[in-house]
Amino acid sequence: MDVEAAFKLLEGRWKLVILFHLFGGQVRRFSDLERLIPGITQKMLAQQLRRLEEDGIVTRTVYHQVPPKVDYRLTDWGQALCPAMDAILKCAERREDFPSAASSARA
Amino acid sequence: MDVEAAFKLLEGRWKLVILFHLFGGQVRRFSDLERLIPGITQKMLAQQLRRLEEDGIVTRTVYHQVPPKVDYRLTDWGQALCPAMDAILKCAERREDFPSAASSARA
DNA sequence: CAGCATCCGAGAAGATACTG
DNA sequence: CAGTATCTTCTCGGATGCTG
Repeated sequence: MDVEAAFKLLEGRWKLVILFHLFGGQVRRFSDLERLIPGITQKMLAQQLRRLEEDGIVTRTVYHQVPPKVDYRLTDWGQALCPAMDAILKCAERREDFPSAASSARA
Repeated sequence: MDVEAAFKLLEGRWKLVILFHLFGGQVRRFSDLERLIPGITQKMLAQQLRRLEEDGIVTRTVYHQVPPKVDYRLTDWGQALCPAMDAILKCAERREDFPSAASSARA
């Protein structure tokens, strides 16, 4: 897998945020994620989850009940992304250590 | 800085790829990057570089010469992103360790 | 509850041509 | 060399309504 392909997996406005809420083996229902990610629409949530599923990053489990229940969790491969996410978050926190950078936020 | 804001800095098709070619203190000219990133247009390269500059991630240095020369390098804050990038690449390489994932690549 | 279908607008990205 | 300008195309994301 080349650099571009790797980055492509994480592209889009919501993917990383969704993954963030699935880390550490957390299992989330559709409605959980909807609540945890303010501003996301059902459409985008469903769409991105499908894409993550196709990319082998999350597992989708359907329980045939009434009312329906579906939950999502990371695959083993998805879990492997954790260190990467951690690193991104860590260095985001450190931004304040660089005054020149902190002052130049875009609108 | 919250999670979303952090991820927003890395959004877009080209940003991560550009950063990738500036890691380890590498200094690149516009034409270098153009060559290193097949498929990118001058427009997108210039646009993304400007954005990275505004976000305080890269530094743009103009040499008033003929022919003109401009080079780009990471700021201190930009360097701080390295571990995150590394982690992403590392775990991309490890994808083959997870057969179920490797078999489900999207078109 | 967990979605899919449809329509819409905005912004991203691409092609091409031109300039200091 | 290192861009800008313009135009077109495409994809993303949002709004709304419907279904098993």
